[in-house]
Amino acid sequence: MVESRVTIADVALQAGVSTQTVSRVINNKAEISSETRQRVLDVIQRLGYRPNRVARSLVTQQTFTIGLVIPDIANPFFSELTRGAEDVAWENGYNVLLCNTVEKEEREKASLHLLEETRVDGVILCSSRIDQNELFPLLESFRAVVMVNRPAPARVAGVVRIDDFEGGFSAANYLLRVGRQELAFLAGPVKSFSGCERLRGGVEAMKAQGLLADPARTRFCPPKRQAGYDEAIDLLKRDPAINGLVCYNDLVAVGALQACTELGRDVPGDVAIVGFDDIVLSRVVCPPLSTLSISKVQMGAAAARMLLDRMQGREEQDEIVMKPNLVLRGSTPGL
Amino acid sequence: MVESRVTIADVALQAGVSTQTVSRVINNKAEISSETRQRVLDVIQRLGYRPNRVARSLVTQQTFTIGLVIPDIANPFFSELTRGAEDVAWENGYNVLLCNTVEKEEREKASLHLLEETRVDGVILCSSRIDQNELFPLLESFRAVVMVNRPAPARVAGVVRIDDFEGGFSAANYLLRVGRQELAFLAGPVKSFSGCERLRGGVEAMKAQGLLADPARTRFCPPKRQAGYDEAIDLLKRDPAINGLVCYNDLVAVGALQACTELGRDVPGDVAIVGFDDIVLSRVVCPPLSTLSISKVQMGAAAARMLLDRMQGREEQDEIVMKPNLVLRGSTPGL
DNA sequence: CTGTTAGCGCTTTCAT
DNA sequence: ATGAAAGCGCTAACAG
Repeated sequence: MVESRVTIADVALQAGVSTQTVSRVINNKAEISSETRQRVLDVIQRLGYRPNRVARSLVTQQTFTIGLVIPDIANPFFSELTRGAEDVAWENGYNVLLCNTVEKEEREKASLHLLEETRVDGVILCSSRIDQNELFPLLESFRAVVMVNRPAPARVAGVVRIDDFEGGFSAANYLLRVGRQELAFLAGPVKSFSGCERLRGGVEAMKAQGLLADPARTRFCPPKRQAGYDEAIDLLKRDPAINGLVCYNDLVAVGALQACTELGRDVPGDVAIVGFDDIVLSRVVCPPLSTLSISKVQMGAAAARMLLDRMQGREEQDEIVMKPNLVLRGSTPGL
Repeated sequence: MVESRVTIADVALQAGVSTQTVSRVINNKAEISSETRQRVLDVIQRLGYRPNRVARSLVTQQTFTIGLVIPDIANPFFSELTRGAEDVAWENGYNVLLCNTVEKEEREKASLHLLEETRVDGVILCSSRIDQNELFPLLESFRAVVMVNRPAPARVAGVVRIDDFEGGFSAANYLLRVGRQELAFLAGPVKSFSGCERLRGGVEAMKAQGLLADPARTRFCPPKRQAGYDEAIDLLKRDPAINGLVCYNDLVAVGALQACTELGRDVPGDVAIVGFDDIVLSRVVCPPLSTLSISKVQMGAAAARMLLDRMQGREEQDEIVMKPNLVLRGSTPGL
């Protein structure tokens, strides 16, 4: 059914030249007489020839493909980041092989192995959950790696990250400044670097006011709306004194918001809520969510650019830290 | 820096067997003595050998990669669909090469050409904007194609689509039944098949009530929140009699919602709004959006499964039509 | 059960 | 400016 494809040899034969000459034409090498080039181009056109990148990759040892490993493409944070990365890759002639790990460590490892077998030219790894003693050796086999939201030594990978600590700090600090002392933390996954940093920032903000974070008011949870909802319900029922909620991300915060509504707690009157990420959602919930904003698209683009640099041996920068920006909306009281 | 990778020949040498034997081991062929297999496995382990899929693909003519062409990965509709497709692909040993067309026809064509050169085993093409006289020939070069939300003859591609006509019909019909006769349409991109179908359904619902759709109350627009906002502002200012808005999708509807709020028009009191897609957003805006719901993840999964079937020459089904489900929430009055 | 010989479609030398 | 020969790393086909 699929008649075998036209190859460079077919083109060469029809054009009465060697395959080498055809190769030179499709690669825009200079040393070709313009008549020969035209003749070859005509045949290519007529035959509908498309060079086989698989064959080309085998000899050049370049696939012009980068691997993008993310926990969940359905999460707006990562889909926007993907948008930025794909855009930059495309502009530079690279493709993106998507690996969605579904937040599973095993699948993350399997993805990395698979990308190695695919001989991608580089990898962008987002929010990895693998322990670094296992992770770093896995990364050695790639020509270049950039990690998003997780630290790494420059030899192992470039890093693009949010200043999570500062984000967590300013979230908690703001709530404290508007008089909310009974803070609780919906802190995201325990294994998440950014989760721990945000929490640490929050705890530090309390310490700065002479307050101690209560472990019973710290809940780790999956970075999802449902989880935020569940934890918030439980937390607020057990401990009605809580009047401020610092959430790992907007998804969790939106869940918490729904929990408050359901429990009849006014937001921000009874409970103030701060999210993280500034996804589209947070602008349109009721009340709109105060949150720490960063441009996901820009982050993805920055990661891709850094990766391209590293792939070419240029290491302009080993780390890019993006400062989150506290956006005040309806879920927190004004100053 | 990158010491050249270990190849099948290295393994063969170290294990004292032929490359063929190694090949048999890594491909789990039966005819191997278990001691030889173990010896080879040990060497593979020790050397950290990973088979080169590029080389393998060149000979087997299979890349175990499928191309996914979508207008915008940052759009939750497509990112959820991608999630479903990637999941099914992964389960079956396939990878997804992502091509984000940024809603540009030129980039869509370029993506298709690129996927052809990459020799992907199949392509899922979503919401293509290319004219079919141009598109269908482009698709011929693929072993298998599935189109999402756009019709195609079974020879050219399998189809997974929403019943857009019915969706548009029931949206308009519901509004008419609750007494909203002054309907306007924010109809999405002119070139979008689904946009036209939804509009056609809406117009038909009016016709069924003896009403005629007013062209001045039909606006085509990009499928984005901002566009919905802009068009709704303009539309409602010019024509304050409008009391029902049938929107191409939820993004547009959310924009329209914001426009109403800004113009001081009560939703659903003055203007009722229906969206399409049931993205997460629609559940959390104020008031929550009535919309036509379909499972995007399931759609993606269905598309991937259909593609795998077609790649293997099985054509169980040429078309899957998913019925949208009208979900009534706060943006429309009750019956 | 295992090895040998070709060859996938292209680019990289090295000639001419 | 063009061609011939070799080889990228693997598997298919056939021997043995």
